[in-house]
Amino acid sequence: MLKARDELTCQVRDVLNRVGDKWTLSVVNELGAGPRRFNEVRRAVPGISQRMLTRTLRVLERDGLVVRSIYAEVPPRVEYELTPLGRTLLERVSGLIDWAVEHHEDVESARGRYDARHPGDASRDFAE
Amino acid sequence: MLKARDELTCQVRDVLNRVGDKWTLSVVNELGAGPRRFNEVRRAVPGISQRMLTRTLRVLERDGLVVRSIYAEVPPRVEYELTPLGRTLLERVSGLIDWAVEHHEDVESARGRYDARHPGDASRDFAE
DNA sequence: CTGCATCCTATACGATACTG
DNA sequence: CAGTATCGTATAGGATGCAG
Repeated sequence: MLKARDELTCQVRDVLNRVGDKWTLSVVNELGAGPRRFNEVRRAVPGISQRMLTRTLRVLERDGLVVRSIYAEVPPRVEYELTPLGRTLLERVSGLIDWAVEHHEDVESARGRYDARHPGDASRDFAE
Repeated sequence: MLKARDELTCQVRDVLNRVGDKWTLSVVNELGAGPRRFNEVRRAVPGISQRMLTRTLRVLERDGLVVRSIYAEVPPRVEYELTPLGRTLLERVSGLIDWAVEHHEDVESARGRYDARHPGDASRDFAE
């Protein structure tokens, strides 16, 4: 029996939460271009802290989306790379990123129109 | 000149954050099946609080992804529906949802393997 | 039925300092 | 270079009560 496609199960939601956090999409997107060292990703994702990059990569590794290769050199070198599973996710993620690039101006103008139509709502959270 | 496709700008990140929050994907997915009243969506998205549904719908409306129609009846009726722009987002969102449905078991087994290989990390956050 | 306001908690995230 | 540990803050989100 197939799972209900129209219903987002806990487990599906769990996966989507992963993707929805602040940095996962950016990191996956960067690794999509090829294997990267820790600090290469760090530089390619402006604003990410060392802590969050470490955590994001650990979670991706744990979920089987990224492989971590340690090279016992001096200085130590660690490379991260998408797994085949990770690459299947990248395809879908790219779809979202493309949408955002194509339509974020539409979204912004819609916001402008909404805010003009609802001037009293400046106190509401999304306005700030 | 085209925007750098490999770089996630602030504005793109902004759009992705929207989609990445706890409920937006579920709500958009539900509205993808057709116009829905407030409490219809509420019932279709288990676990969502009234507050968060209201907020999620307001943000979607503000961003031009959803239209809100009020019918002056007794009792009052309000219907939400995806806009054409919202429907273009739905396509990409569906891609992600499909991925989650297809692969969440892969992810879970990968997690199990990781946790078995890293028994000492039970104290780390993702384990809980 | 639909929605706003208030209070409260959990947690995601950032800054900083320290280690093999 | 590639992390870990600790701390402080901001924010998302839940519970509850009231209103058109």
